[in-house]
Amino acid sequence: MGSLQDQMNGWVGSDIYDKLKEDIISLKLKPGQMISENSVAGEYGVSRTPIKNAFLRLKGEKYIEIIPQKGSYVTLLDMNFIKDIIYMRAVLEYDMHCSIVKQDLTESVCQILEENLARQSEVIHSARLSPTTFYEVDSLFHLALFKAAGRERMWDIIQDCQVYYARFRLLDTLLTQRYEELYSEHVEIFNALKSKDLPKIKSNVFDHLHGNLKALSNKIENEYREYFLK
Amino acid sequence: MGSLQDQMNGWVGSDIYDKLKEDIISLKLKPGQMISENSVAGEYGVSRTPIKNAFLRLKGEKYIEIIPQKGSYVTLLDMNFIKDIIYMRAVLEYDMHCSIVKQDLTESVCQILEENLARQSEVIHSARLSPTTFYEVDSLFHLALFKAAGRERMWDIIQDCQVYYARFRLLDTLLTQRYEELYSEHVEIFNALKSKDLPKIKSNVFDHLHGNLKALSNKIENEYREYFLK
DNA sequence: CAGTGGTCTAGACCACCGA
DNA sequence: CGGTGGTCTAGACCACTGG
Repeated sequence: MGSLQDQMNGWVGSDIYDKLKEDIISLKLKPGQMISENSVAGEYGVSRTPIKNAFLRLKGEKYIEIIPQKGSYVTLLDMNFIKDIIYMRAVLEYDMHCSIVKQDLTESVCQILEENLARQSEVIHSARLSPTTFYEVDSLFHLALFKAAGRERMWDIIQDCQVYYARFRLLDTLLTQRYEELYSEHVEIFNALKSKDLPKIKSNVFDHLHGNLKALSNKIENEYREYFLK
Repeated sequence: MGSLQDQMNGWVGSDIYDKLKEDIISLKLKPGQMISENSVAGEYGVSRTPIKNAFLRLKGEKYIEIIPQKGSYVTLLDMNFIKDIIYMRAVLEYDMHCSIVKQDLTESVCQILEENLARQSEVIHSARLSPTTFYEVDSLFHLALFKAAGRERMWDIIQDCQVYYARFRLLDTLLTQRYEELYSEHVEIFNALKSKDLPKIKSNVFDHLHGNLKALSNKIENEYREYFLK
């Protein structure tokens, strides 16, 4: 079962990036913990260049914070940012639904959403279920809504600001494993959209995006307090 | 008058980054034009490393596009992105106004906005009027609205997305100098907010943010067509 | 003071692209 | 095929941080 990397120690930069990211998401590297370029370079037996590369990517995605001449640290999650991003997404996503309702839900969009829901269900019940795999299908569902409103570029833009939130989402799915609930919330949103019930869509969208917050709040207040800022 | 760099050819990475960015903004490097790492490295007499660094920064700010194994190119302005960002801002800003109206416009917020409007008027009529100085006061006006709604972090997030929009804004301020119009639109928004007239706020906000688009559309259709995508 | 990241050199080999 | 960017090495010196 050993991969080429295991056998030959043939680490390349993107492997190291993947490994570090995985260790951060899975909390093997704890928020607040320091990681230095030199020590990681030593561990993997490579020069500083590929490590620097990996660190810059992780920094761009807010997984680590690099403080010049001091050190690099796994970032703490910032609840204030997370709340505002979630709210922002809810406002924009609700607006997309309004647009879709105004211009009628086309057959092709309906089909895309239905196929995506089927894939979500499939992923949930498959062996390769993981926070990452579900996250991908989940994202495609929301992207489809922006596309349906003719605003697919807005999704790209949101993705760029999502960096803090993406980390939160992965931690959330890892801890709460609310796949079934998320799936049924998606189904509810889709049904509300089909029936053009805007007030219901609004409450569904806001509940859906704020759901993770509620599901996590207990754990945050207790065992995961140390991973959050303030 | 020669700087140290001129005399000693002591270019460092950030100088090169600044120079390239300036050349792109001032259209010395034309949108669509190719620039290669090796040729730039040769021009400045440095190795590829600092050039690569500068290129990655420019890529992050959407000034250039790097196509692997092919080349790096000055980006064309993408009208679709610009429109979606403007729309996104309008949706979010209108939502902020709704929040403010719901929770009542406090005396302190009112005062901040009034003071800001006074400063806008002052800046417009002062000797130091420039796109940059007006942009700063303008930004503070919009930031104040987000703060009033308790969502100041959302403004930070939006600022992050503005990379797509920065090139457009620079071209815009260069070509249209609509300071007076912008100021009076701000006053109108403030008055509508005070009278809690949501429909009026909505139309004002959308008109205000789409104003630049209209003001520029003629020039885009004609002499600047070549700088835009599609 | 030792350790950190910031920066840079002067090479190297690779995969891919287009003429 | 030559040119491009992708990646990496094995050094180097710097400025800054904190004990």
